[in-house]
Amino acid sequence: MAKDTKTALLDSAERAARTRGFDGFSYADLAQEVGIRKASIHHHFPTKAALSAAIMKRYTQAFAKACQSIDAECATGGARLAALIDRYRAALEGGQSLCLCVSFSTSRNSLPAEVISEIVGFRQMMLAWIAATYHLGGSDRSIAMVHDPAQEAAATLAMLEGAQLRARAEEDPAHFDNALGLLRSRLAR
Amino acid sequence: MAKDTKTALLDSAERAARTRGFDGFSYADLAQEVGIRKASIHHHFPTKAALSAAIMKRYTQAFAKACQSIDAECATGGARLAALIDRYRAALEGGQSLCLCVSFSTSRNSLPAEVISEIVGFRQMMLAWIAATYHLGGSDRSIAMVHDPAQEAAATLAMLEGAQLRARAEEDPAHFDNALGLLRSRLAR
DNA sequence: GTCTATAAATCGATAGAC
DNA sequence: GTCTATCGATTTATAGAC
Repeated sequence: MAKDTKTALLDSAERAARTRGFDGFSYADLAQEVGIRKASIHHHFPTKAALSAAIMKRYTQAFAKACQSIDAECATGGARLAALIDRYRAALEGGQSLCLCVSFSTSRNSLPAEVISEIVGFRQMMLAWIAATYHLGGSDRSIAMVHDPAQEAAATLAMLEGAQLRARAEEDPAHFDNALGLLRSRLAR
Repeated sequence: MAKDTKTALLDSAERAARTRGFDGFSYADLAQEVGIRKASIHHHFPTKAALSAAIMKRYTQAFAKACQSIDAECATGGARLAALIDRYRAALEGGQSLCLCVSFSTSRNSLPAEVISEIVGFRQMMLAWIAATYHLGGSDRSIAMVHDPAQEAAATLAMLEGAQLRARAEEDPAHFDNALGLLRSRLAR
């Protein structure tokens, strides 16, 4: 079945935002990719603010679901954290893309308030999940040297996001692996 | 003595780029802040590409100098790394600003080639300095548990840059301190 | 070195026909 | 739901007077 226009617009907008940033994509870009006129986009999303809020909201939900899938498929904390790292690496799309939350964070002044609170919520969700994963990994001994799960979570999320920045800037995911090597070596397999 | 116009433009452009991103500032913004007409900016910097390359080049030189100052003032690896962390925190300007390298990295497709290679050079310089600092800190026992300085450097730079992202997005430097807490606790004082 | 004036393109958004 | 047509603002950049 063919994608409906609204979903096609969300997909195109997410890809554009993650590749070029909030101030780097326009309705004209989406119109060309989806194959409709740019005026028609306003029927589905009245403003760019509304569209941006919609893709950030959808992105958070998809990521929460992905974390649930990891929990279902991986038993140990170490395996779960390794799976999360892999997902952040996959989000790079070969060095052409970023996590939407990372991409939006450098454009704070351009963002509507809705998007900012979505970004805050996204990170809160991620930090809670990572902290729980460290707690498990400390208990089941699948992550080495866990002292404070909350502190580890804050450090890990920063590292994941920061590692994406260099990999994106140099269009080379190897830089992501480079930054995450030390953490990965703490995980049992 | 009053700042010359060219320097005033560089200062204004750097501040704008670090606050709003490459695609988020315009010649009109700089003109208003510096107090000249926007056409006059082209006399000093013919294109936005040239202006951006100039601020990135100056930023790299200033940061290299700052690292030299740290080396001169701090004897141990731990003290040097702590000073670098403090500098990344100060660059936040209370949550209103980012490292220029961080800000530019999400706008790769809009950047002229000159700026991209400057960004690559900036990170290479930082990684070399951080790795050397870890090496020293391992030797003088002022940084705990140092195994591979190069890997530590890659992880640390990612963490510094990533920690800025959240602090900027939420306009609160406390989030930066949160992410860096674990690393800071490894440093002797 | 700074100005006025202007160009050509693009931005997000709206009105109204179909 | 998509279209054509258009609006007003803004973008980077240039020409030429002073």
